[in-house]
Amino acid sequence: MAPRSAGKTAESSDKVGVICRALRRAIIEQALEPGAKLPEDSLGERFGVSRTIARHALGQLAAEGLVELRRNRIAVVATPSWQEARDAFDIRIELERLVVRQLAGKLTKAQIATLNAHVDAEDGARDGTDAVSIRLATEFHILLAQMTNSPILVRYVSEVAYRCCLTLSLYSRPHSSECAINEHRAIIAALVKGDEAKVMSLMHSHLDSVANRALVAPAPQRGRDLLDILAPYADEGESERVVKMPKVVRAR
Amino acid sequence: MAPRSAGKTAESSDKVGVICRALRRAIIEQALEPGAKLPEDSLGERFGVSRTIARHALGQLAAEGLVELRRNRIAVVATPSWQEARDAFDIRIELERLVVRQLAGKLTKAQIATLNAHVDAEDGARDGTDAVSIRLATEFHILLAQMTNSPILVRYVSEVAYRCCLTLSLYSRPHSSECAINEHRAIIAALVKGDEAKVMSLMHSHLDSVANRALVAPAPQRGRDLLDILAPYADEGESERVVKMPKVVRAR
DNA sequence: GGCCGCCAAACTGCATGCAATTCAGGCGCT
DNA sequence: AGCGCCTGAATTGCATGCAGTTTGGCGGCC
Repeated sequence: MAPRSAGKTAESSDKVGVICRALRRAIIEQALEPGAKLPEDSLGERFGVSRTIARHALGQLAAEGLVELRRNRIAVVATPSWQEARDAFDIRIELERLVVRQLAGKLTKAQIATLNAHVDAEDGARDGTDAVSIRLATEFHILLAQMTNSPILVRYVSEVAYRCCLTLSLYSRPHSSECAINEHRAIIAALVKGDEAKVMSLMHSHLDSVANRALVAPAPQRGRDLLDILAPYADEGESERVVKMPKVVRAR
Repeated sequence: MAPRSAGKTAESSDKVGVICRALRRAIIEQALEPGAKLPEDSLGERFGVSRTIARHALGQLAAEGLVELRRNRIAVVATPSWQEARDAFDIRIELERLVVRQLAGKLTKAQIATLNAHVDAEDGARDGTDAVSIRLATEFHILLAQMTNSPILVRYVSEVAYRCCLTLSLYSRPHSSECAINEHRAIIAALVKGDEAKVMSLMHSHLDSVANRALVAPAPQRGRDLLDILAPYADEGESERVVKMPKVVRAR
């Protein structure tokens, strides 16, 4: 299903890759909510492999930030803080501006057709579940990244997009991303036209609006479990932190 | 040694983390050249652990792009193509612009002192080996990223910086990064002054010049092994590629 | 001499087993 | 009832073992 070409760097061993892809998809479709437990045995049993493999897959997912691994503890789906969500979107904006900058005016007819087809699919799934729309919207961005033919860019955009999906399950109201389809169409149009500045600003505002629509509440008590709430108080044990910024209010 | 605080997402299990850190360092100091073989047994024996752990560590490193894992084959240190190197630098520029944008005018005295101390260390190591200078220069950038207090940004900047180090061993002449120290000092000064635009442009030109100094030759035959050279010719078997851009000349 | 095929050694892919740690809930005490 | 301790079940951390694949080199054949 995933159009990744053969010969990837990691998770090539397949069994591991299968589990990773399945879990990634389950996570971004919110079948697995943040905080959901992922015991190695259960995963292994479910996918017909041993714990060793399940463990390896969890390691990969943890490296991508989708899963949290604590020593001797059951792995859980990551629960990014609100600030981390904001940071992820900031990074995503820069990366995707880079994508469209490289792509502006350089799309082939086939690529344009692929993109249009995908947006049509998004349109068609509009009355489906929210989860599917979110997945399709995300895949649109990954599709763009793939067209740059830069494996590194693909990897980073994918990762950060998945992360953003994850935060959507935490901090957004339902149906927050419904009207993004028109923005996707506009981006395609600008890409075809080749207006580099225009398409970069379009992408910027597109992602910015998604972020702002999603990350509305600074979540006063909405922090899922009280561990998060207590975190800023229990600042002991942070022994070797570099210095600790004093309540930095992030620019922009 | 590495001042990463406790409770990281991945590689927390320590034994794995130790191996990862050791290998990362060996790679960026060019003790391990691109293409060097990394058999699981040898690693396990060297670090006093079983193959299982060594394997897991290799998996993490592969996820970071420092190691290449091919099924049933010995893992090797990654050998990025020239284009990938260029892409990595492009991404790095955007990410680090983001770093300094967030940091401009917001550094504490302690942080400024830390940075100055680090640059002094770079200066002091000027007559040491090239490998050490490169490592210190890289660590300066990671230090900056850490001061944003954004774990995601730290992770991405670190990864991409390591990757760039890796390409330096492949495509650069010796002593290519020696005079970067002054640029580091200039960046600190601009950060302290709080001139956001200035520091972003400084960082941009700094990284751009490092990249240009490093990635001089489009490497006609310098591609290490002929697999790379032959890659563009043997375009069979690329069955399910998205579309294949026709010799795209990257913008900027 | 050069080339091909075969075989043993090396290595990876994966499952399983054992020790150590965490987790849950039940029991007793206040 | 509320609180804490204690114990068994659940779960992870890791090593080892076996099977399948690749590698490299040796001998035979042209």
